[in-house]
Amino acid sequence: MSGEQAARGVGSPGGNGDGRLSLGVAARLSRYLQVLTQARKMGRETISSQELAEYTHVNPTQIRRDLSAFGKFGKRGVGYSVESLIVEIRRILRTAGQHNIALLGAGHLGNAIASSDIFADHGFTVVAIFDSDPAKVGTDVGGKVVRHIDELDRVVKEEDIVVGVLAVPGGAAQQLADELVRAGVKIIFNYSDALLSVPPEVTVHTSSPAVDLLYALYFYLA
Amino acid sequence: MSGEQAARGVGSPGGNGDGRLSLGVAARLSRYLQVLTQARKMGRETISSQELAEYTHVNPTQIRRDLSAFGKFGKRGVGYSVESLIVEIRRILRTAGQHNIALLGAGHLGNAIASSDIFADHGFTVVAIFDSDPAKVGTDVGGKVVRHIDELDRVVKEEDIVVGVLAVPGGAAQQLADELVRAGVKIIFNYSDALLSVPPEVTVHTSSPAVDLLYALYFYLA
DNA sequence: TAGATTGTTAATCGATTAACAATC
DNA sequence: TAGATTGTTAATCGATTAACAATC
Repeated sequence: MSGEQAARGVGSPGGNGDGRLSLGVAARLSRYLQVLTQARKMGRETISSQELAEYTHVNPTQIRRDLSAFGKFGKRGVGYSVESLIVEIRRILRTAGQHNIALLGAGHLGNAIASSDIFADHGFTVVAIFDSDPAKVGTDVGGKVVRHIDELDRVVKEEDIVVGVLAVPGGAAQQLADELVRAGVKIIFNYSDALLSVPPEVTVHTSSPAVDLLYALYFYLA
Repeated sequence: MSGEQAARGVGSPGGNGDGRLSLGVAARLSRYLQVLTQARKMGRETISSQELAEYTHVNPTQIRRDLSAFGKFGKRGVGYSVESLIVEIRRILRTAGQHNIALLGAGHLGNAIASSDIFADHGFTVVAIFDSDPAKVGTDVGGKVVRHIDELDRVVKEEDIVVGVLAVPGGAAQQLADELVRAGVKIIFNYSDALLSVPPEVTVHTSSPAVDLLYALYFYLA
């Protein structure tokens, strides 16, 4: 759970990829992809709908149903090939390519993001890191040199960046969001606690671990 | 979107709090709470279902519907009081109290989590930070002294910790998850890229910013 | 073969939405 | 009052699930 999308679409009954996926289907396919990517890292070659269900908390019948709408990817009695299912889902989500992202903020969170491969595993490359603190500009973070915010507009255009990640304090977030929008970024990932105002064509996704935790806690306490 | 829960429940038709909330309702209420908390930080006193809808991407009619199932919290022509709606939703979610969490990993991510108030804003207190690196044990992270992993079991019991946050590399995650389970933690927040195996009574929530990003990207590309 | 797991159907249930009267 | 926004209804649509034949 987290802040999501406004788009809409039913998709043809067979869901063969020429129509838009429904919000629910796209969300679930993304979840399957997450688990499959982890499973691949751990050397797994096949996985059953039952196992996928345990890790995603989605009903196994629904998983088979979701997948079979796009083709017969599984082997009866065996399960799904992890590797080929990753390829299929990426194709269905049309996110098989590489996408460039800009990271704003070179503090602890920025460092953590730049150093991990959570984004790289899914085809996202952090091509630039920005900070407004002169002491940080020029330093190395996760193998990249930190640039000054003033370069944002130029770099976004040069590197064809469509996603901006805000790993900054709440007070600086709106102004930086404005600059990302001006530079042409269409998706903003907000790790700050600010409520961001953006034009309708831009999507903001606000990360909210504490809210996810509240949600999990509800079911533990109830 | 992210890995979620397995619990189930319909709740009485009026949803008056004596039954369990459905998964969807609990997830949406948590989202409203996130935005309300941000709005309060920015000094907002009231908010309309229309505004809540813009920030949460949930239909405004559904928001009014969700809330009116529990009482008449709004003022026609005005909207909802931010402050009192926060109180009401916390009551409905039964998460009004304080909850103690243990943070495992004192690297960049651990530092970022310990230093931010994303958890504190929602009633979660990081009461202990652990690391296995002797060089980190004893240092100060976000105002807390880092302890050695060996103390985990004792501290979890002493401090009544129900949530463990794994901010460690994938290779160390499963072993630490096992130790959290042994110590009695019921909810594990996993920031690593490992697939964790836990007993059925324990809930694992795996954070997946890249997957959320794929999901947002789908609607941008489609 | 025997066991396991997919692909698919059919039935049910909850989510979603538009519309509008009530009322602040 | 006039404008705005809630609370609520009714209709539709998609999600969910159990069950099982097909088949690896």
